[in-house]
Amino acid sequence: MICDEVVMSERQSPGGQSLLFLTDEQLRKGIEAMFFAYRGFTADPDRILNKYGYGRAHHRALHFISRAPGTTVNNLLSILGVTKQSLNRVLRTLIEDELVESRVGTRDKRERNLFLTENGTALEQELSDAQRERMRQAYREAGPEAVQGFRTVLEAMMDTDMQRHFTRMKESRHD
Amino acid sequence: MICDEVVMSERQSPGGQSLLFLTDEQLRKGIEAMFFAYRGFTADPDRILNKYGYGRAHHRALHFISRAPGTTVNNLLSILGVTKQSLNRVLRTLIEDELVESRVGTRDKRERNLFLTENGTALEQELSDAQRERMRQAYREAGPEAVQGFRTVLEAMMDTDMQRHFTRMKESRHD
DNA sequence: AGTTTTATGTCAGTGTTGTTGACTTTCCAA
DNA sequence: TTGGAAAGTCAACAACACTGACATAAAACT
Repeated sequence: MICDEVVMSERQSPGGQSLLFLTDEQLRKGIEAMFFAYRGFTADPDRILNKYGYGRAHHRALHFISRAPGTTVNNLLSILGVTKQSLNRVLRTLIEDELVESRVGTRDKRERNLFLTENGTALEQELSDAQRERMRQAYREAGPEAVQGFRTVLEAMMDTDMQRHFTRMKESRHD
Repeated sequence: MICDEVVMSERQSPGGQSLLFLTDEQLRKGIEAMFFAYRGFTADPDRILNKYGYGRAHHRALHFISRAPGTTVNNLLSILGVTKQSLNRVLRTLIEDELVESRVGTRDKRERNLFLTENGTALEQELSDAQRERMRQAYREAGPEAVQGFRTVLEAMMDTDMQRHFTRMKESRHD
């Protein structure tokens, strides 16, 4: 067992609230784990993207358009948390390369609704397959209780406004 | 409870091995959680670094020098996984600004041993305090079992060679 | 002793991705 | 009809990664 030295004191307070006592060392290990894991997490997609001459920003755009087809530029901006100039550069190449289609909004003609084309869907799949495989492998090694805990801690680590985005997408899922 | 919809089927195989059945949707949620959480994870240090005119690369250097005082440039390179030119640019400014001290190696005079100065230690503390506080808060919200699972999944998500670095540091801790 | 390899540092150029600021077009809504 | 929102563009800039070439000192090898 790899993690067996992470021993945390837990104490039951009178109110029934569970308290955690964490050493600096334990927290620093968590920080490093996050750093190394995120690198592993992006390594496979990065290799694929490089093959096609794209970067991580393209991946993010493809991912969230795939997740919410017809989403607007503004919505994408608030999810990705970048400036419109930064997003636009990425979006423009994706549209030029016919991976993304931008349709003028029906209700509000100022808006653009973004969709993946057939090629876009294919690339998104290739990227997603690689990343999901890494995630699946990690989940398998760690076991179901670990996965539950993993997700719980990650959600608590997000900024509050990002939790909102995360929650909103959860509600609109169809599985 | 935020995570209660993450329902995973678990089945006990004849050999006693536990199997996980994960939908694409569940894996994609994990991917997004990772993306949003990493942003939260780096948000606080980024603000502090910006204040002093440094970037994330400086933070990483300070962190790992702090963790392994006297480490060599080569060792830092293999941990950070960047080119020497990239690291050198960062290291040079840190040395110029007297946050890091570079001493010629005693055993092997080709090597440089890196240490934090008083000022370097102070900045590293400030960054670390912010990041640990975020981590502590997330751990508190999630509870002890979740923390255990979090660390387990993260380790499984790392590349194998990075697990080696991670493990080596674990063995040398003193708590 | 002479050669090779290793560790480090540097210069120059390039690419991705982010930023700010200024400006335009379109179009919804009060 | 006027104000503001959504989208897009141009220009300049910065952080941080990359490649490739080259220099120096010291260790290691033959």
